Amino acid sequence: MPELPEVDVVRRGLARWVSGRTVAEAQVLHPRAVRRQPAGAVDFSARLAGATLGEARRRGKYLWLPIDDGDFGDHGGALLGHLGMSGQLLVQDPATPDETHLRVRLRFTDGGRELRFVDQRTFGHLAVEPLEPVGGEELPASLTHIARDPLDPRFDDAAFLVALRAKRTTVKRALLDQSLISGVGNIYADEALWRSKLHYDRPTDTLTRPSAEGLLANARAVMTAALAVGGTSFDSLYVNVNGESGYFSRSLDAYGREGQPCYRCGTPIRREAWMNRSSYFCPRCQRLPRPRTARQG
DNA sequence: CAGTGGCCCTGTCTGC
DNA sequence: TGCAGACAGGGCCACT
Repeated sequence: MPELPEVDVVRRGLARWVSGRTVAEAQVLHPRAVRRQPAGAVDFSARLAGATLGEARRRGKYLWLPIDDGDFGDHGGALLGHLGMSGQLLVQDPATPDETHLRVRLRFTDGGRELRFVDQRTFGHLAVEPLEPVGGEELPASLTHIARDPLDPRFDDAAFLVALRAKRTTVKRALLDQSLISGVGNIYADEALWRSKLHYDRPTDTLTRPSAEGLLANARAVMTAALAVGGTSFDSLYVNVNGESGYFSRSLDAYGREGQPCYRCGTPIRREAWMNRSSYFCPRCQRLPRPRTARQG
């Protein structure tokens, strides 16, 4: 379940082990892994064969490597990936036996280590897409609606705060809205809300400016701390050490702590069903203001 | 147009 | 022991 910090660890791994190499062959072992490729798996493989992979980039939880594909015109193309819930990108010796859930294999012309996309639940995917100029940089075509993440130096705090408070939705939905802010998943949303003492169903238009500012600061702090931990655990050939990167050994304040005491007040953390998933929160620290008296926040 | 909710997947775990 | 159901959840997409 990689969240943004984990994805950035993967990006660094790709930059170290894969950027600059030329693809000899791209094997698709499961069609679902390339389901976003408009012209299908054969097209995916054809576009990668012979392509040299450029600098590893990331936006939110998406990763991409530019490629020198003349078919895509002036801006070129990119190999785009999303790990979903269970995706891993592994750099493996070609002699290593195939992983059970190996979906895509990239062999390189230098005969060195392969890049393998392994994904048990197949929520992740790879695709080759054209790059498009957006806001002074080039993004894969399907990412143009994805907002910057709060760790991006060019993330616009003021614009985010205005947009957040103008929305007619609830605060956790807004945190997970990738067109508003990217890279915040279910876990970090719950963590940021706990730090901010905000209930997940709090209407965004009842947030005071200070509470909205605090929420953004807390989301950024949670992710920065996680990135620091993930970054230090990465020093092997495993581009993604998903599931073994200290993800669950990391100290979480709310997520996954149902029934355990809140670190602030001791009240048992509660889990509630929310949008076909779960929300963890402290029922005492994170209360909903009474309807129609929301100004008192 | 903005907001809402269903759905895609499969391995693991729990309860009857 | 076996089976059914809950659960994990990011993002797409149909619908209101």
